[in-house]
Amino acid sequence: MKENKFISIYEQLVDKIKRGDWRPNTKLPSENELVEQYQTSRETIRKALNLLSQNGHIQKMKGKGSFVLDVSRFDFPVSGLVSFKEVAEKLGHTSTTIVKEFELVKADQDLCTQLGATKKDLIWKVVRAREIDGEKIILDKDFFHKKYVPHLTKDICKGSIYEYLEKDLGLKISFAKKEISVDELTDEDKCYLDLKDYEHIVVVRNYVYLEDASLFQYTESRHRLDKFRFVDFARRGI
Amino acid sequence: MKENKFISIYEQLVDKIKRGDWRPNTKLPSENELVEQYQTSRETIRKALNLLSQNGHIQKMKGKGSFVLDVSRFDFPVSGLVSFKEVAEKLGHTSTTIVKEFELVKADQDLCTQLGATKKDLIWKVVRAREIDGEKIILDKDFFHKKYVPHLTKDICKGSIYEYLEKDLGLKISFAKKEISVDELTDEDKCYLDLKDYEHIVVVRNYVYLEDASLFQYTESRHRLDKFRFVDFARRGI
DNA sequence: AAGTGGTCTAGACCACGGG
DNA sequence: CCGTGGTCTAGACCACTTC
Repeated sequence: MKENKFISIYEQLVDKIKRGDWRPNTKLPSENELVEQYQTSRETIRKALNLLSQNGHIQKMKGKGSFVLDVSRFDFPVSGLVSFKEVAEKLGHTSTTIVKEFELVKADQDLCTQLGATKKDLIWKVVRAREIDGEKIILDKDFFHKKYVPHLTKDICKGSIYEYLEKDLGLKISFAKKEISVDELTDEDKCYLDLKDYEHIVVVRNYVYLEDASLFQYTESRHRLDKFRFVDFARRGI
Repeated sequence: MKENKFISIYEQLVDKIKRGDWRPNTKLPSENELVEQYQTSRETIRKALNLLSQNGHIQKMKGKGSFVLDVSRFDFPVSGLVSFKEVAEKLGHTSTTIVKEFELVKADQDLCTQLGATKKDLIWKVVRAREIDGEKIILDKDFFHKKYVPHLTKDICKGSIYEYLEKDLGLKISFAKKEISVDELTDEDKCYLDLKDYEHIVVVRNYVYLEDASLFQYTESRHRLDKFRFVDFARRGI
């Protein structure tokens, strides 16, 4: 497995931090020292350090040095989002997926706007309920362009569609837009989920784009109010 | 105003895209051509292009080139979050801020954990209701360490505390952690907001860190369910 | 003055895409 | 094959912090 040098160095540095070789709030070796240690150029070291910084592991300070951040304060994975399902699985709760709908449909008006499709396009529609500790609390509705995903089975949907797309089909996701809002319940929600007597539901709409900037997937993830949690870690950019 | 070369080039390129000199889905000049045009080195051009990519303006494809993305599909500012207040103001709705509480308090147990403070620390507590089109729909609770913000007035709180901290005090924010969840109403919510008959409220908790990685601000932004909206745009990283 | 990270340069080689 | 973006190098100068 060939890997870029700066990524390899980045991973080695993350390891050192995680193992505690470098404690929080202490200073890392200077860039020039790291150049010596890893027998590479300064720009390569800097790429690795920038990765560490972007991912919340260190804080760089001009004139002073790079310092290890106390990640224990960021109680969960320092970047991206954490869905309740992921948290539940990390904490060892049982989690099952029930495929409620699985079919190939023609794009209707709504889907056309969401997916940027035309009326003749064929779209995979997958509706799955997520049950955690015996309660069905998340409803995931996925829509894919068939032209990007020619083959799909119910069995794949029981597992991780995401893994199938990335690992088996080799589709490369380049960016995604997320929208979070709170909507009123639909009949579908009431039918497929255990909702207690809540009248609203948290909706996460996800628009996923491929490397060539084409929109290929629209996902709607509907979470019961009390079980919703979203974490976001952001560094300041320009 | 002295500026880095790669940032200056980045801004010129953004301008060209926004003005339509380069249309969506067309190819940008190659990196080597840009090196010629801007009389600089390739690494500098690459830094500028990476900024464009991170901010969702272009898509780089190995072996092919850099392509202008159709940002009109990302209906709102392509990065970061968009609160209802910001959207409302963009659309020209009236928006006022009412300072409900403004005081210097000793950190209680709850604040100690949220702000990483000790019991002796003095903390600014500011509670503000946001009224949009005549309805009070957002309650912002802000807490700052006094040691970072020695002086604060009610007048500042009526405007933008954020601007005061960054522009006037020169505090440099380096990163922030956000947590979104849905909570039950508190008496405070009921007292300060126009809540119709909703029983829940969307809570955005914001932990803000300075350049030296010290936690200096904790903000709780409480949004009426029907007026909450959060947008997030993310590129894939390592 | 010495050490730190931030920027910039000029040049090299690579992997990928398309003719 | 050539042009593309991705990585890597060695060296330079700057701005900032600390002594």
